[in-house]
Amino acid sequence: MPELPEVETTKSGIAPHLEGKQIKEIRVFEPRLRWPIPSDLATLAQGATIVSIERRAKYLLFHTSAGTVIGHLGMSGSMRIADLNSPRRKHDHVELEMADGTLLRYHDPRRFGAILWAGDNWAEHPTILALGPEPFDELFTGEYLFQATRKRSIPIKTLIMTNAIVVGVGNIYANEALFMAGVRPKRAAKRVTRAEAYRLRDAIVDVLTKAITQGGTTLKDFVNSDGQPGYFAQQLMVYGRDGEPCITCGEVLKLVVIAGRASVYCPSCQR
DNA sequence: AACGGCACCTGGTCGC
DNA sequence: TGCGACCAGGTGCCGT
Repeated sequence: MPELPEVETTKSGIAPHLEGKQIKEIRVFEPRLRWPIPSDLATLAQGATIVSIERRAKYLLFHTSAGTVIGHLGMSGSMRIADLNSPRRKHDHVELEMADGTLLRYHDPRRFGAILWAGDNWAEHPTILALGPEPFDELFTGEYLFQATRKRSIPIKTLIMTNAIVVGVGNIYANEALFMAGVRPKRAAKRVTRAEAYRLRDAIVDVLTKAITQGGTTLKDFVNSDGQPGYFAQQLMVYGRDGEPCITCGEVLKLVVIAGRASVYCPSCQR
């Protein structure tokens, strides 16, 4: 999926087209996503006005005058603003048509995404309740991350990808941040020093910030709300580069699998 | 409680 | 050209 930068890119792309507008109709063509799209979603939201669109972790929150719709892009989802007359493509599962003719299409080949109704108390929704701090929140400090690593035997890479610790860090940016901080992905979290935790926190914030300015990373099918790819893939230092030389020291980058996810690191720069 | 592994689903790529 | 194996941006749930 879309990790945090791709969701942020999607949000900032669609928000200006939708905020302040009235929902004319929601059309669901395929409700079988990660969880079924509620069958009464269209009825509940019809006629409501979209007040604001917010990103929380990798979720998109559509705050309407009738309640909040929670969206998630899963591994392969995207949302784009489209012309009403353009043909619907395969895997376009949902259409949101506004009163002024603006059309949003939700596209998700693997259907790992979700569209849920949260009513008025969206903050109490279990999926939102379980989330840790945003990486850009002042709560997410080096000291916070260091304390979170104490007594944890899981690999540090798994820890920074754990949503209860910090949200938004997926496989690509976990690899990149660990390289930037000089820490091997498989190291037990409790073996990370305070200085390393501080560096890692900075690296996470840094890589996510840069990726957002580049419109996110497109490996295969991520497109922004205009249907354009993100350009951060050109700046990836380790992800997808196993067997190639380290950009810092020239050592051959290695691949290990952690929790089923490809993890690439430099054996020389990362200890 | 913490942790590793698996499942969900489609499609692209690679080797034979 | 065809076919099967394997891999992919996430995350909830299962058993140990």
